[in-house]
Amino acid sequence: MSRELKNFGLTHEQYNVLRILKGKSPDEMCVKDIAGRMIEKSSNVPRIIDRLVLKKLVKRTNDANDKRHTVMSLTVAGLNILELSTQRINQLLDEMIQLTDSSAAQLNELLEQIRAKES
Amino acid sequence: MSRELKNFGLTHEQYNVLRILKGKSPDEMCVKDIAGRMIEKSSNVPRIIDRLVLKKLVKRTNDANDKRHTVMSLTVAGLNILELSTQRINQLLDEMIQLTDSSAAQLNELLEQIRAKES
DNA sequence: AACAAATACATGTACGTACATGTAATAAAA
DNA sequence: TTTTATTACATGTACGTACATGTATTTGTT
Repeated sequence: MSRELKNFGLTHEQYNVLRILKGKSPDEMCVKDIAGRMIEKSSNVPRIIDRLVLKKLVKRTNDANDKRHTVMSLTVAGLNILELSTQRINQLLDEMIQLTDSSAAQLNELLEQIRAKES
Repeated sequence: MSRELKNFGLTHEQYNVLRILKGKSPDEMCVKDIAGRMIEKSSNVPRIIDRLVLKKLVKRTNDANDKRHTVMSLTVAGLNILELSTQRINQLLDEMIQLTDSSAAQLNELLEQIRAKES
């Protein structure tokens, strides 16, 4: 996946943030909202956004209501690149993961057994 | 695991390198030997070793036979810290992963199905 | 209202991965 | 034997995680 995303100039986490933003669009999201929806919780969200803003895939403005907030939304360019890359990623996933439904369920369950032990 | 290793001043990868060195001790190993035995192949081995040498857990000398080589071995301090941390790690793993043998085999098989699809 | 606590970021460090490139030493080829 | 290729490593960049700390800006308390 990382290899494919690189063709779009994205990292895994940047892609993740774009997806999250699209999920809420056209609403704007603040850093905390985004962080809360990330798979791997990260303290790095502001810097990931920095990079997306630099690439003009995300727009960032100040929130008048709460000046601690900074609010983000996808640009048209961001939406476009997200759709192209998502298409490619889904295609890849289809090719790679060909488990039967019951195998997938079983895998999930076993991983869950381990995960449950995490402190 | 990372959390526990931190108590010993080690990262996951540093711990990994110490284990690899112990596996060959008292023989010395060059960077390539170590890299070849790492779980996650990494181009970063020289720098991981740098940090271990700084902490005096690993000794590094030049190889007279092949001057391109640099050869590493555990110091006594390195061996000590490795044994202490390994003891703790094994204890943790025992607590965390309590799958039956057949469940473990099944998990392995399912992950293998996915892994086999990687290009 | 004044002050303390919490919130939302921003930013810094240490260290890791992935990748590209540089360099000395050795091995292979002409 | 001289050139070329390969090897083994060192080093640089971009970016990620984990963690610690700083700083406005709220919010809650007295």
